[in-house]
Amino acid sequence: MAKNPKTPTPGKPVRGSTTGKPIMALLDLLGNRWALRILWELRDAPLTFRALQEACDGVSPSVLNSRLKSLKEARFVENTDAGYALTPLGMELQEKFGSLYQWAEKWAASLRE
Amino acid sequence: MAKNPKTPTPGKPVRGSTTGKPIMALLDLLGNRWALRILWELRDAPLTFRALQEACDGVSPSVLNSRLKSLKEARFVENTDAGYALTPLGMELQEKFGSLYQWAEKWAASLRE
DNA sequence: TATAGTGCTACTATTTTAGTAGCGCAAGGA
DNA sequence: TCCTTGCGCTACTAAAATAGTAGCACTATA
Repeated sequence: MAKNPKTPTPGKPVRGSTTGKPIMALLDLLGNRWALRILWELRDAPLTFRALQEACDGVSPSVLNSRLKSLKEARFVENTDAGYALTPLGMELQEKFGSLYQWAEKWAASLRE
Repeated sequence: MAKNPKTPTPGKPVRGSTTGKPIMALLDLLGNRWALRILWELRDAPLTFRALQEACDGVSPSVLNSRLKSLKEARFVENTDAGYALTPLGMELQEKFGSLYQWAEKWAASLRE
């Protein structure tokens, strides 16, 4: 796989942290726009590049491709026959956010109070 | 509080989604650089603006302030006498990521395989 | 041979973030 | 009273990320 020098990687300094601590690499990676959303959209089933682009409301292909590169290098996503899919590792991460949907509804409700 | 028109808010269209679904607003909000990191750095104790800036490895004050505005509007963060602190809502969200530190270590280990 | 769908790359325009300087305020000494 | 210190921030320019659009190369199917 072509290496993307911008992919936050544990063990290497990332934007905003020279320690190389995995958590910093992870937060940096997930803090890129669309990264969380992509994991979210892949939660149920694999999607092709274009289907994923559509699911992400027309995100530009250059950004999508760049993000997918990073997520692939991080081993959260892989390209299968059925399209882009979460790896077991990616599923674990996604599960950390699994209850987020319902929680977001609760959050929205509490903002309306 | 001064309204920041850019703060992703449930019920309103956000970047990349016109549905107003809370999960989309949440992902949009957390997808801004430093948002996740700020919640992370506040996990244990309140921090002053400058302490928080330092904890985030010198993030520029304009960005920090902008992000804090959004997090305050989202009611994840509030400004107390002791400095910026997570609200109960913010703590709940932070807890969703609570096991992330250890998980990130595991992730890093699996990348080294 | 055309048609449609795929995964992208290339390019410019716009927005976001980084980086630095410094203001106005409050508290605490000398 | 006049310094100094630390606070929350604003203002500004430079750099980087993202948006938006066009279209290429490839494959499969008709």
